[in-house]
Amino acid sequence: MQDTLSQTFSALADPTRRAMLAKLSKGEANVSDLAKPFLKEMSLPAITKHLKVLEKAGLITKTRSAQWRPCKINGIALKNAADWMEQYRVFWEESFDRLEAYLKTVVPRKPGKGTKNARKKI
Amino acid sequence: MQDTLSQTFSALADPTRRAMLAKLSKGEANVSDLAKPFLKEMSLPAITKHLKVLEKAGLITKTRSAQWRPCKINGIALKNAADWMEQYRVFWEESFDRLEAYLKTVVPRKPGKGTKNARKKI
DNA sequence: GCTATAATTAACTAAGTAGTTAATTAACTA
DNA sequence: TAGTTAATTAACTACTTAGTTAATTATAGC
Repeated sequence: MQDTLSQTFSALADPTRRAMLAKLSKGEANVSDLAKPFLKEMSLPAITKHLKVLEKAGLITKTRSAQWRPCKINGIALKNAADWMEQYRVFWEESFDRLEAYLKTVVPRKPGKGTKNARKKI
Repeated sequence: MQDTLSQTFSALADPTRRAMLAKLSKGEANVSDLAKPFLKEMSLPAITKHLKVLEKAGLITKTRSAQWRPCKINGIALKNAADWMEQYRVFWEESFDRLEAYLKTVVPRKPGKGTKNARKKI
């Protein structure tokens, strides 16, 4: 049994599942709606399994309505993952700052129109 | 070959690797520094493999200094994952709002000191 | 050159994951 | 009740992952 965060991240570590979440972010959808874009590449049971992974990770909720299974996205699990990432924000902002600082040494700010011959001004 | 985002998320889907990132968020560390908390549970080659996963995902950078391999955290890959998550923020904020709204129906706002007997005021 | 330390590589195993096809369940519809 | 649609379950295969132990590489220091 995996911890919750590992389960969330490993559910997100698949492009098919992320595409399903993207579709669900536009509104509820049945299994067959979600399956449609992938049926050339994989079978319906494969889709069922992907949805089960998302459901176990708490990323979606599946309900029943006659023979359909409307699914909807569930924000909480995503929030937990996002909160975990948040503690590292300083690292990507700092590396952005370094990139920005570097770019300033290569191309001076406000070099007039365009950047052609900009270095001449240094 | 996996896409970049899948590689990032699957690297994050392991508590040992997340703990290593947590350690690296306090500053650079060698392989053996990173290994120390885990050597009761797993061998050094297992650690090497975890670090390789993090490195391939671009989450850390490993350099060389004599026989040591100082590692440092690399913000960019984390930023890409965080940027992906950002598009779903509305879903977790909305579910937080629903929770908040619900709580207001159960416990009224400003119920005086403490919440004991608060419902009497409804 | 010998020895200790740091880390990796090789070869292997056990368990988990992603997919398949065939069969089954469940609900609606004529 | 027979047929159709929606989805799942079962049983299986191929591949990947996470770990192991034993051997190896590379550097430092005496």
